[in-house]
Amino acid sequence: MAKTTRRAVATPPAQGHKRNARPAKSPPVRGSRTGRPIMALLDLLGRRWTLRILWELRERSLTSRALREACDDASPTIIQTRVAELRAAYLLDLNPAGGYGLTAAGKELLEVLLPLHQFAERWRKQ
Amino acid sequence: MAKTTRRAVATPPAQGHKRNARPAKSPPVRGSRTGRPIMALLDLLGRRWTLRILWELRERSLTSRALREACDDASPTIIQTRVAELRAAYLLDLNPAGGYGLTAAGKELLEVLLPLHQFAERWRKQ
DNA sequence: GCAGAATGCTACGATTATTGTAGCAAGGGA
DNA sequence: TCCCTTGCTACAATAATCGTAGCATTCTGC
Repeated sequence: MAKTTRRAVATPPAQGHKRNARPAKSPPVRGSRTGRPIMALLDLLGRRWTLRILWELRERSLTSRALREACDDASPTIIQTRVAELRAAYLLDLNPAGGYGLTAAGKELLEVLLPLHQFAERWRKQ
Repeated sequence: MAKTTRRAVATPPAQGHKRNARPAKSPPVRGSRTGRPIMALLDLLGRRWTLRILWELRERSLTSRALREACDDASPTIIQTRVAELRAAYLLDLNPAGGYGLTAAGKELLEVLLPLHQFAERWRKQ
């Protein structure tokens, strides 16, 4: 891919710990050269753990550590990276009470993704 | 991830070129430790270009090269890898006339994914 | 037949992304 | 204050992905 310059998720300036600091800026999403939102979305969702993260938050908020464990103990590095991207995309956010949860948009997206579950069950039988 | 051993898509023994040779074996999909199909599916779809490939084939078959171009000229290596995985998952196949197309299951999956398009349009407006 | 183009697919070195382990600083409770 | 949790980061190691080039086979037109 010489396509779009890759990753850089702009780990915010390491400003210690302060809840709801700011959504962490991030690049305009790969694969969005055409400007077609669907491509940007497919690219965003096509990054490792992204779909899984959304899925795990489908019916509850989770702290960063709980989220990590829910995702088969994925590396905190990548979970944080993905979370930053998803926050930048306004699909997920750190809620005031603590823990990550889906935003309204995130819930909308999940609504679309939910049928995947049934499909997966059918699909299992080859 | 010490999770599941990763990739190995078993580039078949380089048996020259013979159409519809065999679906190319592939590992049981990462993230499937729990055996829950949804996890396997999310993992499969969460690999780079997978969603895009399915999307590009949504309404037409494409030759390997055309598919590659449709995917922002992604590397043939990765396209072939993804195609092999998707064939192993019976979501896509090389049709006798040449070119790749979705299988029945693949079309079912796409049916589920189509609403993503509308969501993406709404989502664009932050 | 046979050159030429197209197809599915691979090799391989170079880059990036992802992993795993460890740990920091700030906030909360007792 | 001590302790525990939270969000988040550093960093070296490993694995995935990229880009370029090219092979063998099939198809086409001649």
